Amino acid sequence: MNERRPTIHDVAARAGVSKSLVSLAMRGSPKVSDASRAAIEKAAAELGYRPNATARSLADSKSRTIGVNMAELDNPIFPEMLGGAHTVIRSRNYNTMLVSGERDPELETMELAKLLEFQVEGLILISHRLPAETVRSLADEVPIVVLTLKDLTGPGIDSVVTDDEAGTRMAMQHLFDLGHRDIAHVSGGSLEPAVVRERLYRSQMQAAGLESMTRVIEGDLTNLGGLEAARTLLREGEPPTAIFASNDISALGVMAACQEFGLNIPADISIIGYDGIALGALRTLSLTTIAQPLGLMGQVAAQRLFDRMAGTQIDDRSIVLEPELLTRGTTAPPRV
Amino acid sequence: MNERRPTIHDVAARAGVSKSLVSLAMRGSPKVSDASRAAIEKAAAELGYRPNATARSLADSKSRTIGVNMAELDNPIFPEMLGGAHTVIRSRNYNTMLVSGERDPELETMELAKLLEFQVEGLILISHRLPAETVRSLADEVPIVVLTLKDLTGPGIDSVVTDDEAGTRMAMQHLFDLGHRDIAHVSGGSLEPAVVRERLYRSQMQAAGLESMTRVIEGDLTNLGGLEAARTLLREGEPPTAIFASNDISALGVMAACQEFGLNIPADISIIGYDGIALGALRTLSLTTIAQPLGLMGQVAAQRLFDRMAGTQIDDRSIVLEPELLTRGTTAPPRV
DNA sequence: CGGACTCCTTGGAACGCTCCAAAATGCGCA
DNA sequence: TGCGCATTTTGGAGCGTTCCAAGGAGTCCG
Repeated sequence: MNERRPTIHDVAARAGVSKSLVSLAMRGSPKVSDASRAAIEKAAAELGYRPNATARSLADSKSRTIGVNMAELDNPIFPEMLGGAHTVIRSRNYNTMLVSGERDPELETMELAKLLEFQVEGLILISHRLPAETVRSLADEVPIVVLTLKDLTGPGIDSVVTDDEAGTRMAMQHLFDLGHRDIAHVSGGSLEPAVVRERLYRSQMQAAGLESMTRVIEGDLTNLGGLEAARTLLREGEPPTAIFASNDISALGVMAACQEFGLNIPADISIIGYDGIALGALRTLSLTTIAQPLGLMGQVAAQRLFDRMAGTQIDDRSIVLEPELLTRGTTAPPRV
Repeated sequence: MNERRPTIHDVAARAGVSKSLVSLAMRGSPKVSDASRAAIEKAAAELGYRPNATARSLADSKSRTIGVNMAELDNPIFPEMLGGAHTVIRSRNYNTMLVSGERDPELETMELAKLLEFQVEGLILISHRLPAETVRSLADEVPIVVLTLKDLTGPGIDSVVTDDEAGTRMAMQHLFDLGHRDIAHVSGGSLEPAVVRERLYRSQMQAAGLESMTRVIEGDLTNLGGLEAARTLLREGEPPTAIFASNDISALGVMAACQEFGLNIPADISIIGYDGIALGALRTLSLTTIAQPLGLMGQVAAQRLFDRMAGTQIDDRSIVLEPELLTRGTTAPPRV
């Protein structure tokens, strides 16, 4: 459909100047005379000239591109973080190259390799399934910011997380304040944030003298996992008066299970999640939760990345943001 | 952190061959002798060589990159389509450059311009706010596939849509079959699919001799829009026995409004949405809907794009996929 | 009127790769 | 031994920019 695209040379010829001057003009250099600039702009417009970013990247060895890896699409927290990161990246006039390894570490490694071949100047790992070793070795080619995992550290690796300990305390405190004592936890497997949340659940129960009522059912941070876990729990016998789920998506599964068992939320049972997905705000769900500032986390991640790229010396490697309790419709005082 | 990256020359020097041979070897050409290949691979590994995709793009003028525009993040149908497209793009060994104009046509135009400067070989518009003129003019630089809008045509522009007429008929038929006659519609504004759905709602009502019961309340395809529309409707007086919402996200708002008014779903009122977002399958919601094959649409879009890029002659410009009724928990026969 | 500046402008050398025509090598066979 | 042919290998040109050192063109001033 299109012939050869016009290049800087074509513009130069048409404007009667040298290619170097066109190059300067295109980048808005102040040292181009008004007359030349006008001629060049006219010629460029007439030819429909578009600078070739590939050639530019090669010449000045800046790709103006950030690579973003997002392993999973089924938990909406990731797209929400992506949105935040994306905004910052665009505002810096950079581009976002998106990659996903479909849960397969090997594929993921290849995808990231492709990003590096494209000379991305930085990498944001929104979610990933990579062995720590792999990430560390990538990190000495390009700065990396990891979201939600702070255990993965090393030179060139930053992380952005929220304070899961504080968040879990807030969740438990909220339930305690409402008067709950019989509180169960649907856990989330072995990933760092889930582990922390489970640990804090246990210690908070203990601190409240409720060790004997501690009940943890294995979940896996998925909707179905939450559903199954809650079913198991409810089949066991006496339901708790409240359930703290390791994340929102699984909390929604827990809600479904409760409904199956004829329990009214929040009259018969309270449910609190963790994450603050936009979805939870839907009136139909109205899920009480500990909200992480998801979009902000993405933004902060991108900002930190740019700081690193600028070579700013930064000590603190892990940025910790504060979570917030969103009291909505799924929690209430227990039946008396 | 890193010194200059090794280039093809460094590898060549170390392996004792010419750069051209290294180039061939890196691309897996069969005309490289086993001995040379081994030496080159060894040298490359020792140096930690990574081909520079930017230089390659420039040299053979193929960027191996597809640009994807996704204007909105708050309706999950778009990420779902993105997932499908992304899979195909990756399987062809291409990369995805993601862009979003944040609902601002001007910004969006600039973002797309950047994509073209990066020499993307094709463009997928998952959702966009661009004037038709802009899209058409982009189309003569690069092939474009537009999702969900078939009114936007022109040389170089393909579209992937579902049969909204058939889908709406299925929705209405489902409600008729259950015995509903008093069916209201929460519409979705002036975008093509919403208009078609509203028109078919009207004609189906009329065909069923229910013209007098036709009620359309303005929505806008958002959750809040659905909520407000349904509130307006329910305040008016006698609620309908069923509501057909223009899309799932607004159907969820409609559900919330019904709950506010103390109506039981589906006992007191049936609700059917349109789109088939993954979310609707959550047990907590269990939304009956007309499902579009969202992931598949993304895949088909990408495939079509590659066909165009390959220069395959294709006549049919609009690919129409079939929607499907998913009967879940929000529809039931009306109270008698 | 010449020199020192300041402003603009320029051509050529990168950037790291692919492509291509041509050169080197190896091998079988007369 | 030499020739022809297939297989490998090679250097140079080119992709469209940017960068840089250096070259004009004015301008101001002594």
